[in-house]
Amino acid sequence: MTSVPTAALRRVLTYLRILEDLEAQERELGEPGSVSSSELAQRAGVTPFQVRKDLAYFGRFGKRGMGYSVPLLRRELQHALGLQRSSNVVIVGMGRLGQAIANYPGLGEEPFQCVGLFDVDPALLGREVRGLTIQPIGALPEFVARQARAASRVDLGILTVPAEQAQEAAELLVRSGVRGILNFTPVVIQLQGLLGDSGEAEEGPGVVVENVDFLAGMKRLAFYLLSPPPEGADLEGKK
Amino acid sequence: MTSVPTAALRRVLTYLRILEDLEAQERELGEPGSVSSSELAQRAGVTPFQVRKDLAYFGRFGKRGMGYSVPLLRRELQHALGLQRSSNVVIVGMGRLGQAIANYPGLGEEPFQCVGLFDVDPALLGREVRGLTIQPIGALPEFVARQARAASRVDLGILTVPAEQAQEAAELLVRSGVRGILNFTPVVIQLQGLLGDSGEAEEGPGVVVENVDFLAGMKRLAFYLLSPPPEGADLEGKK
DNA sequence: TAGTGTGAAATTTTTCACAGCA
DNA sequence: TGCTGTGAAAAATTTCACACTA
Repeated sequence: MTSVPTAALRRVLTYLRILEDLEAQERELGEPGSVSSSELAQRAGVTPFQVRKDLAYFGRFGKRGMGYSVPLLRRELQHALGLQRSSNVVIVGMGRLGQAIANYPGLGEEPFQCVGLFDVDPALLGREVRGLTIQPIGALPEFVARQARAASRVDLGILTVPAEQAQEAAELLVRSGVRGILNFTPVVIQLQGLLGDSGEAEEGPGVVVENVDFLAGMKRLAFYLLSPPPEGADLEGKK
Repeated sequence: MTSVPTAALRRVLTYLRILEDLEAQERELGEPGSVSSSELAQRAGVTPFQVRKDLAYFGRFGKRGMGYSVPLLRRELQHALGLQRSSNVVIVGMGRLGQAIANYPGLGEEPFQCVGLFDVDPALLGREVRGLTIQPIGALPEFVARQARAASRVDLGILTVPAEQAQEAAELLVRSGVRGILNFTPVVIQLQGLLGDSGEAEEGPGVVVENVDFLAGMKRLAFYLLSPPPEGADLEGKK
């Protein structure tokens, strides 16, 4: 076991999502509440083997012959994934996409807390979105430092600036002390120079970048229209 | 060679994006214009081996000793990926996210053309976004049929409805004749029952689903904060 | 007895070395 | 001489069979 494969992590997040649904349903019906790997697999669109193997990366949760207790597995996975406590998030780039994300239900909820909004555009500064005032991007380092002193570390940054500003804004996030970046731009963020590291996933001083490129998703669809996919790939999504 | 690995496809889209940048730069400077696999690799954050192997899935584009001609490789890749002609797209779900996407530059541009907007919310119907009127979701099948008669097939659907409506809306898209769905909801779309198929990537009658779940991306980041990633994974991003 | 946990096989993907062409 | 294209080795991931236990 090297470490958790990326694809496995993706799938486990899907299982978690399904478990949350299941738990909500059960709560309404007051049922016992357990799932088998087969049921999870069916709902997630993968094989039962895969479900069991994926879960095994994180621990041993089932009762042989019985399946998994829904609330227990949900809680255990949440914990194993570091989602039991909320991460603080800032958004850099408050154009239409940034605003849509700031308003997304789920960025106010459980595992994430949006604490700051930033942009360069003077027209946007001072505007309020979801109770937060958009600040000039130059104020980011100090903002993060201040949060840290208040024992409320800014963990993650969402990058929704135009492509031309992506690299610079990402560097600012990293220099400010943010540890993970959700990159909505199609730009490959180069951080290895910043404090010595390499690869794409981890860069800078342990800074991680995840890319969310919806146009790329569209292009993959266009390609699959031409030549159908390998079947059952966890495209993402998945991948 | 089975078929193009999902991960390779993702990376090639990155190369394509880099080539477009390079070409734009060259056009300004009037330079010759060629790249080596090493330069592409450096910019994409992968190894030169990987670049060459990935490109080999799609053809043979380089000149030994010289590297790749930027405009040629760009054009060839575009063609190989089915991006030389535009795909027609509809958006189902015109809340904040749907609106942000409808307005995204790049959905009006080159390889995609947004042709229809749909929602259930009466408050949104009739509203204009980017020159298109939001229509009731019930009008979708007829709309797609009409487009087909006008030799302007609707190829792709973007799903930006609330989670509870995702499955139903996806089925409507498929029944209407759309061949690919970009699913922004965290729901696993189940289409194998619809016309007989299985797996997650391809479902229904050759219908492909790509998931874009940004909250899942955030959760992966949260996990990587706990335990650093396998190094150099093409998170997205990748699969 | 039903269904998990897991070692081992099969498969896929990545890495690499190097032959071969401009 | 420099850099591509690719077969073969290495690594990673998925599939599977089955021992085991609630």
